[in-house]
Amino acid sequence: MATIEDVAKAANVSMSTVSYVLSGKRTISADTRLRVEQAIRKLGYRPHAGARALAMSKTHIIGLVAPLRAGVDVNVILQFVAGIATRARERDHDVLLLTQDDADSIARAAQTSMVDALVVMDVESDDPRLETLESVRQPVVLIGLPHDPRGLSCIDLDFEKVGQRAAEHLIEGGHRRIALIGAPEEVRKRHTSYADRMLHGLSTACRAADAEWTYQPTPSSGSGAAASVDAVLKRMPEVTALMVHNEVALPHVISHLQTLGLRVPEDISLIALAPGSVIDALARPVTGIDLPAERIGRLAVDTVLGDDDAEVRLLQPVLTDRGTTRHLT
Amino acid sequence: MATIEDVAKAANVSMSTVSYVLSGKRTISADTRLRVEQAIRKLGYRPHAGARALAMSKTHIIGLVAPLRAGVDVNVILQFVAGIATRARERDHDVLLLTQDDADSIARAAQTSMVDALVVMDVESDDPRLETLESVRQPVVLIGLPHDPRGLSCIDLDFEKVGQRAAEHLIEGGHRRIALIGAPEEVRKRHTSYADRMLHGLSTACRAADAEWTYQPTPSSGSGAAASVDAVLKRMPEVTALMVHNEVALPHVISHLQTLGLRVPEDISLIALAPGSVIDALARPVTGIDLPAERIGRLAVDTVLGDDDAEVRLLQPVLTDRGTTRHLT
DNA sequence: CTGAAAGCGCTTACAG
DNA sequence: CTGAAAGCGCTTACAG
Repeated sequence: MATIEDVAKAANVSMSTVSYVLSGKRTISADTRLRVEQAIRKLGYRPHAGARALAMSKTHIIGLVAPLRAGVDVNVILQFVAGIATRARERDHDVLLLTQDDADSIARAAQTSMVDALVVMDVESDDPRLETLESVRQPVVLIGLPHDPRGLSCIDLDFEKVGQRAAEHLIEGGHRRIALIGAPEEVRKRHTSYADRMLHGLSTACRAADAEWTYQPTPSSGSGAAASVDAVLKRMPEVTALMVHNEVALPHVISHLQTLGLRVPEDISLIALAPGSVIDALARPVTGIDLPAERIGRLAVDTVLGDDDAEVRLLQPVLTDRGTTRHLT
Repeated sequence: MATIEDVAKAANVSMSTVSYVLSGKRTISADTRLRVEQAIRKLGYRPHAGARALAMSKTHIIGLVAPLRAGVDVNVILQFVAGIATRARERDHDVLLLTQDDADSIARAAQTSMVDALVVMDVESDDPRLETLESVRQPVVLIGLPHDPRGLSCIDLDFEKVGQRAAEHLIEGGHRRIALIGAPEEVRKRHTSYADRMLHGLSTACRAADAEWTYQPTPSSGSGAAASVDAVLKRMPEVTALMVHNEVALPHVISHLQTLGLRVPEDISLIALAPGSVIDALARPVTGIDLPAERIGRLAVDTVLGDDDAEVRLLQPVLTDRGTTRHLT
């Protein structure tokens, strides 16, 4: 590999001049610039990332903490990742993937100065990684909202409002018995922040309107989805509306309702929370709230790279009516 | 951040001694070692990754080239990634995620010495990235098998044998009309290597036995899966066996067959290629060939980090009979 | 407009 | 068993 010294020699200038041609941090005569640029091209020179990081104390690498846990929705995860990776490159950064589920691996990446910033996914209400994250020199952004963010930046969909908005929409339509078909049980068990918040929003709105609600964790499989629907119907026979917050289960819920002879929305209303792409891919789109995962990923990068110093930023849910909720007379 | 110099001062030794205590590359008196270790702990010292990379010409980072393309199976992708990331950490390496779909971004990561090695996913039969990969100083392993690997290491399931094995299993059972429910159309269109190879194996085996076969690309959605089954039944009404190579479509294919009143295996035989976890999650497991994505990911890391210098390594398919293929009398 | 040199934080031959 | 110093490949004050 050619070094900056090789280029300097080939162009008959000093190393500093080559460096400044590259960085544009001082004015260079047209003639010199040309010679340097030619030498760079001829030698196929690229600055050594490690050397540059050492000299500048900047790695141009963002650490992405993405534990691959049971029950997570891979589709949604990958949308977050896509948003983060794309935006990072647009801003001349790379992404270091940290999949280990412990605070130590975060500490390691941060303390060895491998990364300039950290984006953390799959945040729990009382996340054990927070202490480490707080102690780290680099800026951090959480995708999610713990009970106590401890001054860390957070960005997420406002899941509390999602639950609330969905419930209100149904309640306004006269519904009094609502079931939430949620994420797989593991997700709730570890108090993944969005599951907690969503349920809280929904239950609060229901209580305020004196409506009944029930919560049904649901495995991400066809049979699990069907079983969940059955369980709900058994527990709450008079249920008139289903809110589905489980992207994988969603199509299976729909087909199982069909199998049971329950028409949507005549017999039962349906409202979903899922990425727009998932809703669009359904044979028949459903009324729902978009989960803008890719956009959140992009915003996370912007936040952590500093031009957004928003402490806690919660995107407001937008409900799109596609006719799968019925107005009960 | 404390530096090695800080540690040296605190322990009253030279920098080199600290370095050697850390690396274990020379013998240190028990006394000295103790003082150094205490100083390290007290200062919370961690060697600066960039400085180390510069001095050793080793970053301990593996570049993972994983373009997030349309039609890819996110579940399978994430299993590869999990295998790669886990194995990398076991071997004291980190993973840099390169999602951009062009040769330039590979060249950049390699030429700036950001990575020690490259693992490349989603390889096409005639992959345009091969030229760049060939020119790179770092070792490379492809997950997939292009027509001409140009001396690069390759590791993958032997998809040709998968197609062949599945076809033979069915042909031995007396089947003469076989349909392959494949990946989404985009995957085949860009000649993703596994799709090409699978189809080739299947068609060759069918031709050899004078059996009919048809290929049906299939979108990864419920309605797409159903439409594909319908299309196959229309084109080949006498079809007696379906081979499904589309993890997302698989459950929908099964439920659509049920809707159509076709019993498995009495009316139609079913064989799948999917990760074991996906097959296990089905309400009723199907006869199939396991796609050991996580294992391949791990092997890719071992290969590229050097103890496996296997040029081309194709894992042999194992067919597990779970009773969803019928022996036609 | 350009160059010589210090410094970023490590590792590792070279000496003793 | 240990230390002083060169070197890895950059950037950026300092000088001119």
